[in-house]
Amino acid sequence: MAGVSTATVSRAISNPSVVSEATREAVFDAIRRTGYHINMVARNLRRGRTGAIVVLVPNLGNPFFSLILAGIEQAAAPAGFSVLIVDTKQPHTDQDQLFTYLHTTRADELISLDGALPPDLLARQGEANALPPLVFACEWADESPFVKVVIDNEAGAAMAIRHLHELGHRRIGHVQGPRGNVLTEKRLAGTQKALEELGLPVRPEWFFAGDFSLHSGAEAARQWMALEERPTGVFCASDQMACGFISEIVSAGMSAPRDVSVVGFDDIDIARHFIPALTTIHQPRVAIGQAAARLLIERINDDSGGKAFMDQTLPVELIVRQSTGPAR
Amino acid sequence: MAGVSTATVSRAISNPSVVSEATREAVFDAIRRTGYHINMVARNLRRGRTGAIVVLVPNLGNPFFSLILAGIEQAAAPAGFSVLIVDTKQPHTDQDQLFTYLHTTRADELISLDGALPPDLLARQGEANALPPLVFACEWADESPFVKVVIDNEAGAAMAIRHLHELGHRRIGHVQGPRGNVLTEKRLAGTQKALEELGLPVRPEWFFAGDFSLHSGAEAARQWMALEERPTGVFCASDQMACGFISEIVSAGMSAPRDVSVVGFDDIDIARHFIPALTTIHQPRVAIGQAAARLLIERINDDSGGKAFMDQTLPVELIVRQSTGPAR
DNA sequence: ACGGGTTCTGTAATCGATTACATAGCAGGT
DNA sequence: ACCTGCTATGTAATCGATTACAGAACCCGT
Repeated sequence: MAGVSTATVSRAISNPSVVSEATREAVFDAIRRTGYHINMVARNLRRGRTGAIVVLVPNLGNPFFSLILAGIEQAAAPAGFSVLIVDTKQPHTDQDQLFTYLHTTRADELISLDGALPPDLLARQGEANALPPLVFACEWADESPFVKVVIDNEAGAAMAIRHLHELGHRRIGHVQGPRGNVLTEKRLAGTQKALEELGLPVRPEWFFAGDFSLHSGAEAARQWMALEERPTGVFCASDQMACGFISEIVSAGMSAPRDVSVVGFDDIDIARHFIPALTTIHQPRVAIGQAAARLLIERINDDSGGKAFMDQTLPVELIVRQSTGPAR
Repeated sequence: MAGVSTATVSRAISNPSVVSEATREAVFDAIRRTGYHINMVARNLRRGRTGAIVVLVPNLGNPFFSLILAGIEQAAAPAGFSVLIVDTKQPHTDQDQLFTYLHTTRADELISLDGALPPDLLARQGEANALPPLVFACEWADESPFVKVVIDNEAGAAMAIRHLHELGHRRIGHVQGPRGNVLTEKRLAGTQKALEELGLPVRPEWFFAGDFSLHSGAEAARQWMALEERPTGVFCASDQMACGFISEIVSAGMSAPRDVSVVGFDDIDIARHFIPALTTIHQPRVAIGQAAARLLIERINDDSGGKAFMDQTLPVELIVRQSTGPAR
C-alpha cells in the first residue's frame, strides 16, 4: 500500500532514521489505514529474544507480593517487556514444568521472589542450556551467585528491638517466620544480636515458632499467654503474625499496648488501619520491584557484558504507631 | 544425534503417536542428552498463536486481585498458557500502549478485571484487526457483548441488608464504592431494593460516598458520627471501607457492634482477623479466576466455533462474624 | 563526463518449529 | 509377481520480521 518493500516497512518501524522522510510518512500512513500491528512473535523469533520477564512468586495468593509485582510492571512495561507470572508453589508446578518456564525460549530474564527454588535448578545456571539471567528480590537463596535486590532484614529487626528497649521493655520475645526461610533467619539473627548488644535476656521460651501467617501469630499468642513470665514486648517477623497475635490476645480480654507491645514487619496495607494501628518496619515494596526490573533491563541492554551488577540493599524504616507503648 | 530429520523430531514431540516406538525412544534420548528445549517463540510463530493470556488489572497494588490472579494462573499453566499481567491504571499505560498489548500478536486471549476500559477500545472488537477474545471477571463493562464471570452483587448486598434487618436494625446506611463503577451500582441497587422490600427507610443522608479504600471508609464514619439520627447498621461496599469505618469510630471512643453493626463485602484476608472480625459477603476469588481462565481455554480449543459461551455467576455467601450484633 | 561518496531501497537469507505432500518400505491378497 | 493400503519418514514451504548485502539514484568536485 505504501509502495515499498517489507524491508523498508521494517526499517521505518524499528529504525526510522534510516528511511527518507517521504517513505516514512507513506509507511506510517499505510499502517494507520490498515490497522497493521507488528507481530511480536515473529520479531522475537528473528531477534532471538522473547521480550518477557518471568516473575517467580512463591504464593500469588499472598497480597504481600502485589506491590512488588506492581513495581516490576512499572519498570518493565515502558522498556517494552511483558511481565509473566508463575506461582512456584502451585501443585501443578513440578520441577520440570518450572524448568520449561525458566528456559530462555520463554523468557529473557527471571526475577525470583522465591528464595527456596530447587537447588539443582539453580545449579544449571552454568550449563550450555543455561537459565536466563536471574535476579532475586525480597527473598534469596543464600550463597548463590545471583544478584539480589533486598532490604536489610537484620537492621530492621534491630530497629524493632531497640524501639521496644527505648520504651522500657526488658523482657522481649520474637515470633519467627518459617524455619529455613532466609528472611526468618536474618530477622532472627538481627533480633538476637540486638538483644545481646542491649544486655537483654535471650530466653528460648520467648522465641515462638511461626510461618508469617495470621494463624501462626494467633498460635504464638496462645503460647505467650500460657507463659509464667511473659515478655512485655514482642517483635513479630511479619505484620500478619502481629495482627494474628493481637487478635488472639484481644479475644482473651487483653489488649495491646496495655498488656504487651507488638511490633510487626513489612508495613502491609492493613498495618496502619488495624486496631491498634501497628508499629512496624516498613519495606519499600514498589521500589524493590522497580529496582529488580531496572537492574535486569540494564543488564540486557549492556552489550559490553563485562559490567558487574551488584546487590542492592534498600533501606527499611521504623514506623511507630499505636501497638507499642511504654513498659509498665 | 537421533539420526532422524527435524520433521520427525517435531512429530515425536508434539504428536508422539505418529512416530514409531524406536524412533521416539531415540529422539527422547537425544533430547535428554543434549538438554534440548523447544523454542516457544518459533512454535508460536508457526502455529499462529502466542500461548499467552493477558490479564488486565486495574490496580496491581490492590491485594484484592492477588487471589484472582492465583486462580487464573492455576487454570492457565496446566493448559500451557503463560499469564501476562498489565496494570491498566499505570501512568505509562496510555491507550496506544494498551492497544498494542491487547492485540492478537501478543496474546491469544484477554481477561479484564477492569470494567472501565476505554470504550473505543472495546468497540474495535468487530474490526478486521480485532482484539483477541475477551472475558470480563469481577468487574465488567455493562452493555458490552463480552462474556463475563462475576458474582451476584445485588444478591450479596441484599443478603447484607437482610442480615442487619434480622438483627433488628431498622435504620440502615450504606457506604458506596466509586461512582460509575459497575460493582458500586449493583451493590447500591441491591441495597435499595432490599430496603424497599423490607419496608425500611431509604434516606439520602444515610448513603455515604466512598471509593472502596480504607481511607474513604474512615471518612464515611466521620459523616456518620456527625448525623443527628444515625443508622444503627451500616453495609459497606468493600471490606476495606468497613475496616476504615470501624477504625475511625474506635478512635472516637465508640465500637462495633456496640454502637453500630458493620457489614463488609469481599471477605478479604484480614476480614476474619480484624478486631472485631468482620461480618461480610464472601466472594470466591480463586474460583472466579479459574472459571474465567477455563472459559477462555475451552473457547480456544473449541474448533466448532459455534458453541455459545455464557456468562457465569458464582454464588456469594454471608459470613457472620463479630462486627454485627442485635440492634439495641 | 567520470569517479567517489552518500543515502535510500530492494532482494533474499534467516530465526526454529510445523506440516502438506511425496516417497520408501512392508504386509497381505490375488 | 503385482497391486493396494498402510505406516513411518524425509523434503521443502511456511509463519512474519529483520538485516547483510547489493544496487540504484543522486550530489559534488575535478
